Parts: sequence; structure tokens; C-alpha cells
Amino acid sequence: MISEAVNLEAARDEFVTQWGIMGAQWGINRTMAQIHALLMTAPDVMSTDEVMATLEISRGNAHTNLKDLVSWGLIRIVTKKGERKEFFEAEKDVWEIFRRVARERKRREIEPALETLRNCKAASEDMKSPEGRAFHEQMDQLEDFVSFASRMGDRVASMQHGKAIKLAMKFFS
Amino acid sequence: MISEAVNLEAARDEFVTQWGIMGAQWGINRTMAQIHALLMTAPDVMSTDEVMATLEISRGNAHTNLKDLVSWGLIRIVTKKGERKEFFEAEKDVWEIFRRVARERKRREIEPALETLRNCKAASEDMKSPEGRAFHEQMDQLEDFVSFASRMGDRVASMQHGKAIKLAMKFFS
DNA sequence: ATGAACTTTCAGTAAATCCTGAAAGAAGAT
DNA sequence: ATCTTCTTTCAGGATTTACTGAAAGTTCAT
Repeated sequence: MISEAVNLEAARDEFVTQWGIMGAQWGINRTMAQIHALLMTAPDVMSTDEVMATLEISRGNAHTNLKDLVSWGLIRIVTKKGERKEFFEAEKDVWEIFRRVARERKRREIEPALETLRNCKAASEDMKSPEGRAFHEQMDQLEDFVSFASRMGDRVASMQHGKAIKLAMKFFS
Repeated sequence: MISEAVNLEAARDEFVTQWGIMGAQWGINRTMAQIHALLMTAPDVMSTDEVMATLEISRGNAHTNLKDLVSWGLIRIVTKKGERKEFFEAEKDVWEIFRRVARERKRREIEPALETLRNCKAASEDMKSPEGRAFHEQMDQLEDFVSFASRMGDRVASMQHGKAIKLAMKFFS
């Protein structure tokens, strides 16, 4: 059926577009999110040229974002024997995607933020003025919360999908 | 002690700067995050002019971002009797801040994303080709995960701080 | 009604971000 | 050693996003 293929392409397109928008809202480069969406829904591995052609983007753009996705652990490089080219394949398991994003965002963004909070906390440790005390208190609470959330994230991200679901069920009881 | 006031200002500055950077990484306008940081650590309410002066930004910029912060529920307008001016005050309770951000991001970003996923899922519902089935399956898993996470978020955000901590403790056991 | 004090909007500009395309680099094939 | 195929880099350009400053709007007092 011709129309099914057409519909599929349209649906995939919508998904790619929307995933791009969503990525942008969360501080991820639009193209990177689009490539991710494309590969997540690709029936097969894709080459750089195929990605370029599908999204109508330049080689440089495709290359950079593919490599970024690799560094986030969201896609991997696959080589076919007899071919010199690199192909790319996305992690498709949703839980695994979540875990990897969580791990990277923690490493790249949460840890540095915690560092700052600790600095600010330390810098105001011995202040005597009410303003100084209040600032210190605020930094302390923020640091507590962020490090706590970070540990929670670790914990969740280190779980198997099944265990997480079970725990969540308990949570809803 | 003069130096304490100087140190405090420096620490606060570092916090404001870093909170701005962090915000930007998470898709929040830098200035908005900076104003938020400023108000979170303000010993007192602040006027638009005070914010403008402290961050060296224009009236338009200050105004827009202050109103955005109000719409996120992260700061509130305070009026002093006898004064016509509006002053602003930040929510300082970290758990409350978290709840409000979670609620807004859900409303503004998660819900529309879910809508798309459901569309894509529905559009590929009856497809027979392996590619169509695979796409549908992927959309289904994503939708499941996102809606599940969203409900979890609701649940957590509706809890009192104390209850959340208790639950988390159980979680670590 | 007029004016003073403040808020809101928005056209134009500035800045940050992202993308392109071409050139340079790498590495296997002949 | 040279060619071919593919990857990587990056200066310059394009696009998006954010900011400014001034004008218009609002509200209250006189």
C-alpha cells in the first residue's frame, strides 16, 4: 500500500519536528534533537549522507551533531564490513535513553552547579550579619536539595527498568 | 565589618552568575534566571529599578523577565502601603520552588509533547508494514514513559516536603 | 482635566547561537 | 607515492533570541 508509506513518513516527520522543538525548550540544540528523533525511528542504521539528505542540513552540521549524540551515549557508530563509511544507530530503549540523559546532564551541569553552591556556602560560613546568615542558609538549603536530587537521580538511573517500575508502583499505592 | 559586606556581595554575584548559566543550559533565559537568583538571595523585596541597577539591564528587559517569573509562580508582587510602585519577592523555600517549576514545565512542555506522541501513535495504529509497526511501537513506548514520568512528577510535586523526604528515605533503604 | 508616578509594549539593534561549505586531514586501496 | 573515500575543522554568514530605550498606556492625586 503506497499510502501507508506516505503516512508513515508524515508521522515520522511530525515526530522529528516536535522532538526538535522540545529539545530546544530543554536547552538542547534543535538539530541534535532532530537527528536523535530520526535515528530513534529509523528502521535501519543511517550514514551521515542519509541524515544530511533527510533533514536537508550541511555535512558540518550533521557531523558535529552526530558526534555530540555519540558523546551523550544516545547513538553509536556502526561499521559495515567492506564499507569504509560510518553508520549510526540510536539506542531505542526508552528507559536506557532516560538513564543516559540523566547521567550526562548530571555530569555536565549538576556537578558544576553544586560546586558553585558549595563555594558560596563556604564563603558565607562565618558571616555574622543577618544578611550573611540568611544567604548562607539559602545556599545551604539549595545545596542540600540539589545534592539530594542528584543522588536520587543516580539511584533511579542505576536501576533496571523492571525494578524502577515496581518501585513506582509501590509509590502509587 | 566592611569586608563581610564586600564578601557577601561577591558571593551573591557568583551565585547570580552561575544560576544564570545553569538556567541557560536548561532552556531558561539567562536574565530571568539571574533575576530569580538575585531575588532568592535578597534580604528584602526589590523594585524594578533596583533590579535594573543591580544587574545593569534595561527597564524593558527587567520588566519582561520579572513578569515571566511571576507567571512561573517563582516570585510575587508586593505593594507597600503609601507607595505606588510594585516590589518583588521570591519564593525561598527550595521544595516549593521545585514544585512550581515542575508544574509549569509539565503544563508548558510535557503536555504538548504528549499530545504529539499520541498523534503519532494514532496515525500509525493500523499500519501493517514492519516499519510501520516498529514506529508505532516506539511511539507507544515513548508515550508510556513520558506520561508515566509526568504522573510521577505530579505525585511528587503534590507532596509536602516532609512526606517527600520520608519517602526518599525509604527509597534509599 | 492635568499631571506625576509608574507600568507596559515594541520597533530596532545587539548578541548569542547555529549552520554552511570548502579546505584540510586520515587512512585504506592500488 | 598517489588516489579515493570518508571524516573533521572552522571562518564567515545566517538565523534566532534577547535587549534597549523611548513612546504609549494606566492609575491615582489634585
